[in-house]
Amino acid sequence: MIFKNFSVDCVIFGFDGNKLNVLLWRAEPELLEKFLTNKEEYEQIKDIFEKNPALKSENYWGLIGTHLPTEEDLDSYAKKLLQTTTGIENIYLKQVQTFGAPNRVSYSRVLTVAYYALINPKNHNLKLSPLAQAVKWFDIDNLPEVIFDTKEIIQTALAKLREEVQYHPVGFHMLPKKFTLTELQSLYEIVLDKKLDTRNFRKKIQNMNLLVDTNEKQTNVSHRAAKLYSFDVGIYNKLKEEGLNFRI
Amino acid sequence: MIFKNFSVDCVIFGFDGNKLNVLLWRAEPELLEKFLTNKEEYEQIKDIFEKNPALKSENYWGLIGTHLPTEEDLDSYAKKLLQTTTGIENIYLKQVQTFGAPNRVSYSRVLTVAYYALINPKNHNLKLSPLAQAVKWFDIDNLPEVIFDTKEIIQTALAKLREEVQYHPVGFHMLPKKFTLTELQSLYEIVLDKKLDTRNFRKKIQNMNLLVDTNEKQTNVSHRAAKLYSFDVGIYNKLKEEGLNFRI
DNA sequence: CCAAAAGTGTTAGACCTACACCCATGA
DNA sequence: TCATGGGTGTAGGTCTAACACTTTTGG
Repeated sequence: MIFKNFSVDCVIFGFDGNKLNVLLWRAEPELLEKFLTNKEEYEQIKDIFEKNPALKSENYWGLIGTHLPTEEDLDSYAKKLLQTTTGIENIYLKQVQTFGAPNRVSYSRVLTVAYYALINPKNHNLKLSPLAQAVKWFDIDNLPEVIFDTKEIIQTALAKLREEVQYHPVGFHMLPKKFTLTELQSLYEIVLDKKLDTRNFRKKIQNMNLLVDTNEKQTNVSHRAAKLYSFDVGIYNKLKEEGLNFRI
Repeated sequence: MIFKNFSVDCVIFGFDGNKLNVLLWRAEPELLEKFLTNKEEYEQIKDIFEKNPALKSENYWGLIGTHLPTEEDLDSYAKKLLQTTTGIENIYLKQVQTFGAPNRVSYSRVLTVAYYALINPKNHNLKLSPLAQAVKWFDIDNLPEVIFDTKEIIQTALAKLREEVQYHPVGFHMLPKKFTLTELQSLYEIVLDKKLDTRNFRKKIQNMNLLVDTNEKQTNVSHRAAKLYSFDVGIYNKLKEEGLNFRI
């Protein structure tokens, strides 16, 4: 069984080096069959899609999410959904908020628990997403036409991420394992929507002792090659626990 | 109609000058009739109570909350519930998280959206709560036996409050309109669970320009009377918007 | 005049802001 | 050798942490 009145949606953020993107899909009920191994749950989802042409429209994108099966734990289900969709284990996932306005979804009363996830798109292989007709990254400043209150959910998730990034070391989940300080800075600039001073940014980050110099450098760049850094997992966990001050 | 699988619970925090307390009730289905004016909704709630003796037990307290009526907006319903329970308008209310473990509630699968509310108990008249068999303040460090995962919800709400208080001027909602700096400091000490230096605390607070000297003093205290302060609403709103740094 | 809590200032160190030039690389 | 982005230091101001005594009040 699935809950007809209850769904789980994920706002998946990815940083491509220049822009903050969000992963949307056009869900395909036929394909969800692979995911919802319970026949009855699959039939119910399919039924919802069939009665609501908007859900299958070519022109409307939506957040990756489905109705919640009645026996699934909320957090685990969000995680499972993401793993199936992106092929990534150990995704950073955080509950944002539950949206419960009476008419937010056209086909029935649906309450949605939204999560946000942070991923590095280079670790993500869209071919691994067997559940959808289409899955695509969109620049958050240039979203396509989306279904229902998707835009509001994305904005709320973004506001939460913006808040979070100032007090916890979460932004790092959107970077490759080895990254340059310039990449890190532009990630912060984009999430905070604010230009930062390079020298001050570097001092601040380096005082945290979070970065480990890998002794490697970029290759094949037509300018001075930047040093590559990674994280000290111990310090990362400590900062995650204690919080940090990144109000810059 | 009410959602059998979906409820709204409020963790109501109150500060009495010495301890942080939480308001719990023993709900009384007969009395909920006044609140749930829709007959059918009331019958459904009553039915749930009758089939689950634990819900009516003399010995178990729970968070103020009910199943959600299918036509109600989530946030408005939480607000309405609080207003009816405490008699206070304009309560500071914030969504904490949705709890969705499969067996968190014994009588059926129930997902609960938890909110926290901050109130000043002196503005609160328990006699105004017509919905419960009993409503009572409990010290958060000394909770009674509670039903289901109430304790976990309270702890999560408290963690969220502790986080919130460091970056937004929310603590003030738990104080009387006119308060002393010592009251404000002990509120922060209790929420943050940490002793603070009086001189540094006062300097920091006063630099925010948030406090207005009322030119009044305590009366009938057997020691030097403290000055009473109130807030500048304009600055309060600005700080709420911009955030503040209260990591002390 | 005593008990109890209110109220206050200074100093040293840390952190923040603003700001401009040289360096390394590939084309 | 040029274009591009990488990388660095300093000075002035602000904020923070640590610390102890005097004042006011009622009993």
